[in-house]
Amino acid sequence: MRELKQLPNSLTKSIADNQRGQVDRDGADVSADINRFRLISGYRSGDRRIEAGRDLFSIGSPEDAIFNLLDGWVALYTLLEDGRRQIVQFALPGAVLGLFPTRGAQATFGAQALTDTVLCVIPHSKLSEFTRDEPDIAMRLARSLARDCNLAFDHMTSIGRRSARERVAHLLLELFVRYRAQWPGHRIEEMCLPLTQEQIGDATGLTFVHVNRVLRVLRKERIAEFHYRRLRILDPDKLIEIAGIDPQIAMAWLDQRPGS
Amino acid sequence: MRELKQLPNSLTKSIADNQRGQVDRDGADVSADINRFRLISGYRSGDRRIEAGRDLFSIGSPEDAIFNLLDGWVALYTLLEDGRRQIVQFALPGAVLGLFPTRGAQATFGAQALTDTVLCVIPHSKLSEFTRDEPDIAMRLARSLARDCNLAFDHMTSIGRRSARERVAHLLLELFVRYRAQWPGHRIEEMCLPLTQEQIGDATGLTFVHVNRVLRVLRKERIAEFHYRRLRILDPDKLIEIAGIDPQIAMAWLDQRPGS
DNA sequence: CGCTGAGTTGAAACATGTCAACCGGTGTGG
DNA sequence: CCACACCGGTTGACATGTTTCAACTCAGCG
Repeated sequence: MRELKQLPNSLTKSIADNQRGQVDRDGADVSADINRFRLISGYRSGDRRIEAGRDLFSIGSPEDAIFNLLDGWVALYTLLEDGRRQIVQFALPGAVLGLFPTRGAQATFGAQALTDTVLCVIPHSKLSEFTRDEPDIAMRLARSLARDCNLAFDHMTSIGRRSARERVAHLLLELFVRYRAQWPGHRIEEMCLPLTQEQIGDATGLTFVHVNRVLRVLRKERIAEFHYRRLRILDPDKLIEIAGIDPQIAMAWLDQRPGS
Repeated sequence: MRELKQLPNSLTKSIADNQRGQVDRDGADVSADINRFRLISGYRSGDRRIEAGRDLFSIGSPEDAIFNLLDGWVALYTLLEDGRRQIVQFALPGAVLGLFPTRGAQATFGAQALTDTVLCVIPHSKLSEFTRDEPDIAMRLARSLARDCNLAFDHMTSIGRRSARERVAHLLLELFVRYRAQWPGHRIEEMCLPLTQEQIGDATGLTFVHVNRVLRVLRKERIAEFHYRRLRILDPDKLIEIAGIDPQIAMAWLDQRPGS
């Protein structure tokens, strides 16, 4: 299993630019208002930046704060003793991370920044205070967790019951739809997907060798291209068909922000 | 794919008896105080009973109430168009079901009673009222969802990265530990596990034929026996080793009740 | 007494993993 | 400035775990 290292600087920089939408290929200005992903607007102890490749928290870290992801991509992952790795979820801006089942428990999964990221940090000591003042917040938290759960269930179904080809198509489509939902009204069929083939493998339960083969076929069939962190959907209908997506479920992905 | 039908009456009855702990093989009286699994004690619109094999809610049902499972086993499952099925979670007493990512959304997964069950039903119309009166409840809800998420991540890791043998061992151990945690101080290595081999397959992402082979080997190796809904752990250490469980994670299973 | 659901078993097919080699780009150190 | 190491990707040959298909048992039930 290859080690996970940092991306070359030039790449992460261009990813971050693309991520923030400052420049895009059709020239439209889609600058992000970062605050639209902020769950708790008033209360915060300050934003934190994490550079690509670092962990927001690792397996075994104590629960000390919850994070509201404002910008960037994050992968949640688990590890087995012998190094096998499973990416269990991709978090996009708006996500809430770091709430565990019991107060002060240790994390059973890690969270790694795939790009440079910006977080809003809410220390645990303040959380109960907020929820008391504004009871709505805890409910939004719960809804956010429910969304994560739904995504996880969907993912699990993919890994457990779909073929390699279906899994890869499903993941590409999921990430494409979720990403595009962040830029409403902005219709592009191309995006920056800050993943390696190995990470796609870790998310789909496949080896990177096999992911490569599947991607090659999809490319040859002119359905989708993924190359060096750029994803281009050539035939959306075909991809949806392969992924076996119920439009119902696709709709659930569209609403990334909790509480709405 | 075989259809899922009801269990024979005699079996479900004995399961329910065992579940309620009215009689156990060592003669100890372990009658359940059903109320210890009640999340919201005061407010309720009444308990509901669901018989084994029926759905608490199905895929596509609207969110109208949340359920607090008080007694019995429930399987959460998803379906693909062609009938492939994935069990994404097993819910035990104390679980909270039916909160979806957006108000009034439709369920993307179903919930099927594996035994006769008892639920406390809290209609959605009352939920906001409760959380306003007692802000703590929403937070306990969130913690409960966080636990479900953790379980789902763990499950996903199993399906994505473990071999068939490891997956089956892991599932048996998970259910054993979670079940036993409900009867503190009660040390038995035998339990009623109200599943068919096909359901184990649906939970682990395997075919029931292969599950059968794996179980047969585990039986021959005198590690664990599963036969007609009785599970007996013969060599716990060996099973833990095969399952590749981090004791850390096992501890997280132990606390089934939210908010503690 | 036949039917049905669950479990069991074997043989063959096939999807995916493993191992190994090689390519091109990027950063790095001499 | 070049040589080198390293990472991510690509490809082929082969190994193997799991599925598929099919037949058969057993128990409970009408």
